Amino acid sequence: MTVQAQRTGNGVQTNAASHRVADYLRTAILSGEIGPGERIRQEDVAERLGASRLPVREALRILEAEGLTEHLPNKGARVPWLSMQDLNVIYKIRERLEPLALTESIPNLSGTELRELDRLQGRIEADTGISEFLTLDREFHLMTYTGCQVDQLSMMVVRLWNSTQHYRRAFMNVSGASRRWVINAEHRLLLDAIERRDVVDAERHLAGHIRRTRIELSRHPEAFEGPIV
Amino acid sequence: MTVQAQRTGNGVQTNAASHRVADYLRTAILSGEIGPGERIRQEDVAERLGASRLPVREALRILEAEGLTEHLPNKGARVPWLSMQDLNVIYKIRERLEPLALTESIPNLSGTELRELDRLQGRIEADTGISEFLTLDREFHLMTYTGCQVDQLSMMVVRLWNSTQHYRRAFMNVSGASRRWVINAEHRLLLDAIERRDVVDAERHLAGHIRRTRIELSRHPEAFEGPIV
DNA sequence: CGAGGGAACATTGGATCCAAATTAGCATAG
DNA sequence: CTATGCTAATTTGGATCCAATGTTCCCTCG
Repeated sequence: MTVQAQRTGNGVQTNAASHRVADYLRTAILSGEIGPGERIRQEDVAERLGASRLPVREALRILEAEGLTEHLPNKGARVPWLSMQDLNVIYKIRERLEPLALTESIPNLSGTELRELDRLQGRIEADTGISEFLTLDREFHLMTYTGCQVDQLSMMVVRLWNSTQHYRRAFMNVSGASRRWVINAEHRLLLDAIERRDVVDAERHLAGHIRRTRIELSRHPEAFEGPIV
Repeated sequence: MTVQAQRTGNGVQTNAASHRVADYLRTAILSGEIGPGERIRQEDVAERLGASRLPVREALRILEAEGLTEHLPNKGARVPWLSMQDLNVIYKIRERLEPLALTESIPNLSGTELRELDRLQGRIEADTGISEFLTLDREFHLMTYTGCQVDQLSMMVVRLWNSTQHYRRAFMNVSGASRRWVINAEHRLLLDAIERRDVVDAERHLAGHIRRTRIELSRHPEAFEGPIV
């Protein structure tokens, strides 16, 4: 979790108010509390966090640059709807970027971290609710990138995950629980390659994992119905 | 140039002051006017643009999220130094992302755009100064991605280019003019594949082009000496 | 002469205030 | 009864003001 906390935002530094607000909003969006299409009123946020509107405005600019919100002049910020095509391309990006992150990470993973990964996968296989499954799955994948030293790369990966979070949830709701069997099997293959420190094999498994998820997702257009355009 | 202007920042919308300021600062950084390590005083910028400090602060948050500046609490913003390792990984990212952008772009490139690309490459081959060469080279590559419909992807590509801009300049200064021959040859191969709409071949040429540039760049550590740490 | 401390200055962080733009509601005309 | 135009309220955009933090320069003491 610390990994996420560190990397979700902008990297290393600062506890300035803007970033605290940004973290708050990010969490709210990722948890689904604020869904696509929903508007974000500056004063609401300011009031809830006991701050003035200024840090909120800065935070919104940050989230906008991260792609988590969109900004309409004089109309305010809101969480954008992604089209199926958008989603598809985001997964294609992940398909190329995450294997790289993994390759950069694997050599630096400690034995402790490998055991932790194994333990996490064990928890994923336990019979939990959808919500927890998604959380753990996310945690698992991001943890495989823990060894990646370059902030810029980790940041991009996390942001890609962030922008798809809402649709993962929607997708899991319509797709059957059988998906989880497939995912678990693929995770085990991936984990095995990581533990052998076989970067080529790990990359291949990961790319396949993401690709198959993307294809599966594109079969459920009802999962991300946008607004009535 | 319109392509850049549209995509350099955050995508489509808005001419709000924050974004105008962000554009100004971005240009200043990319042109080398503000170099790595240099500090950015809010009031200086505000005064120069005839605005108040508030839009400047928002702009700095945007640039921070883009990775163009770093922010130290109570100390202000500055352009960060990149280590050779950072640069290296950024090029590795480009090596994976840009071929994807190209693949997404090629089917949508019009005949006019293809001719424009050819014309651009012609200008690159003309005997110009280093500065203009870098500008044209950038314009050439970004133009090959014009057909890519997904903002998120184009944005990532442009941001990667942005963060390396200063070091490309420094590198070209130390590397001989002979580099340009190699680059031109590679561009021609790439262009040929694009005109044949052969995405596989185009991807291969592009990935190789970037990879070779990265390796060449890593041979010149003196090109990006950071601050005395 | 050098090191440490303190005061004045400079710069960033945050809050409040005012202006501009959009939205919603209401009244009126067709 | 519906549609259109006007007015009022809400909300964002921008500027100024004040507080907190950091920095610099000078003075004093060892």
